[in-house]
Amino acid sequence: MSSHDPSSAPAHFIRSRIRKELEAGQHERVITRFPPEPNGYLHIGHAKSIVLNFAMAAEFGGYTNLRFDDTNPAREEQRFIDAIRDDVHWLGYEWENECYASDYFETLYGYALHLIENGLAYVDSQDADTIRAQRGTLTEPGINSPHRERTPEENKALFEAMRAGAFEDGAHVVRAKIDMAAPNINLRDPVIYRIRHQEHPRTGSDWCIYPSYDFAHGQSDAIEHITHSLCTLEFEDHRPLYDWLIEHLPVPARPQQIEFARLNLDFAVLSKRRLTRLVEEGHVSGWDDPRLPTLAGIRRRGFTPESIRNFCTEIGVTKSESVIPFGVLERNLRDDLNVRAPRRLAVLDPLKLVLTNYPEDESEHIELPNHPQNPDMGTRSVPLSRELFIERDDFMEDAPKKFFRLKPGGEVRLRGAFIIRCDEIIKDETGQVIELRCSYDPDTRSGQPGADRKVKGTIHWVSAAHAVKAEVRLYDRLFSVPNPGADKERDFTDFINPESLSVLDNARLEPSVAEMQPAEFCQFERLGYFVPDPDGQADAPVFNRAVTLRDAWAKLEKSLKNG
RNA sequence: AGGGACGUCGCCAAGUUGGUUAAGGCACGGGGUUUUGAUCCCCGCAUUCGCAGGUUCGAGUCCUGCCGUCCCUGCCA
Repeated sequence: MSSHDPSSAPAHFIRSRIRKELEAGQHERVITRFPPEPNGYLHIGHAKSIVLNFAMAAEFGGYTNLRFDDTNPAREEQRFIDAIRDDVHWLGYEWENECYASDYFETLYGYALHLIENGLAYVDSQDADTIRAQRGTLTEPGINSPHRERTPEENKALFEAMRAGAFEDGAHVVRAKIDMAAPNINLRDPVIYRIRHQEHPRTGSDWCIYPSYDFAHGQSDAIEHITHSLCTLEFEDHRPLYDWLIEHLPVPARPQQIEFARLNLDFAVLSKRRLTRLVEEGHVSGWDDPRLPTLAGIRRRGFTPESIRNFCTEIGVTKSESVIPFGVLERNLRDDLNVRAPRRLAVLDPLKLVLTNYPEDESEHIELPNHPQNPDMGTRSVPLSRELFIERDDFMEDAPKKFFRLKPGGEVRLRGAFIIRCDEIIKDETGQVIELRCSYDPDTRSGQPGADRKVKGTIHWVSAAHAVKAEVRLYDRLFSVPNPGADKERDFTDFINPESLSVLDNARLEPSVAEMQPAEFCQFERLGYFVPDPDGQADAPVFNRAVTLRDAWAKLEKSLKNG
């Protein structure tokens, strides 16, 4: 596992840029921050940012702060703060300081006053529509506000009155005085303070004016002595403003903003707005629905933090926008779990199978390895008796040539046990196969001289009398199209995959699986990787399939069908 | 007067100041091992870097022009 070894970490432009700066003596160490707004849950796209920020700081001798960008109390909630803290911890990171933009409200207020006193900001008393109209368009310059030339004294008095609560929401704003004709619209006298009579999750009713993102973010970076403020591409246009403010304010440090491309995943939505809608409109069961790309969701689904960190490292960091196939995420989970997950036997869709030459009232215990390649993971004991369940899919009455599993008269190996032959098929009145009567070959038991006899297929099984009944939930992509947000005519919820969740309530597990605890994982052999779901009870376990195994047969079957 | 960015294999992505054979991963195809059609192991997979010109002994790397894609007109972040 070399992914955490910096020397083998993939080169990317931020890493090489920092390396150069360090060599040039511009910094001694790198201090970064992860700055979520607590208005929703973190998703896999945030993981990319978290991994980047923590990796750069750790690699270059510094640390990372967790900073909540809580400048808009209309949208932010304590429960989101709590969830975000849990998610970052779960991903495996410890932040140096837990900060809040709201910790700096007093300082930020002072900075705004500083601009006002120096004639670099003014109070505008026009309404939002008027300000918008005066901003101009993409191709035309804006025009100056009639209040642009208010004196510092006037502005100061007004700003103090704003803070004191003398005005209603929207009556005044503070604007930086930059350039209404700037080609970059962010420089056309951006709003830096607005009135919001709104309870704040942390500062309560201490304030009725709140700084805007642009005014709070860079200054918070400076206060925390952040060296590199890493953010996504859409903030590129804000950098001139970021720099302007740092330059004109008596801040204690000069952080630099560097932008990189956000993560896009196909067959998923990764915007907070859309995720919030899925949750609030009930398309999913909650923020931790296992079909969601939220950290809470994929955690419940069974993804490991290691697999997500590896994924984030593997996809790289660039400025070009890209879409990563969902399968890449899944493969990272497989790669992680293949090495670590103990193997178990479980049957999702049971078909009864009777071993006609096995004694009726007997049973035995077979010692099976927990991992085929790693003997250190030990063994466990699995009961075997005359009546078994096998996977319904593992039997086919009219099987194509390439079907290596059970068919009438055919032979197959029962995993870890012996070779059986299918002698008889029993059907119900509707023609549905309800039971297979087979005979086993005692010579082919593991350890016996005939054990190395080759048969094409090996299938999994479970002893009917000993198996534990369970519910198993299988997941598929939440959307049936690669880019659900791309259609301008149709809402993205129109593309929700109706088969994204399937519940199997009659699965049978080998007894040892019943003891699994939350956050444990295993492989159900030949089926995929599974974790217990918190919905399960001691007497009614529920399992989630995190990801299937690679399935060459499914691929073959598909190409057979398509000719 | 719009501004900012990005375009290297099906998907990601390296390509140090131009130096000669365009990393790597994934996907895909072929072969081997295998009591998971899993894993693992081999082998193959861009005469070409959005396009067109130019500079140069030499260009993915420099210059010019063009084309395509994304972002920006919240008192959101």
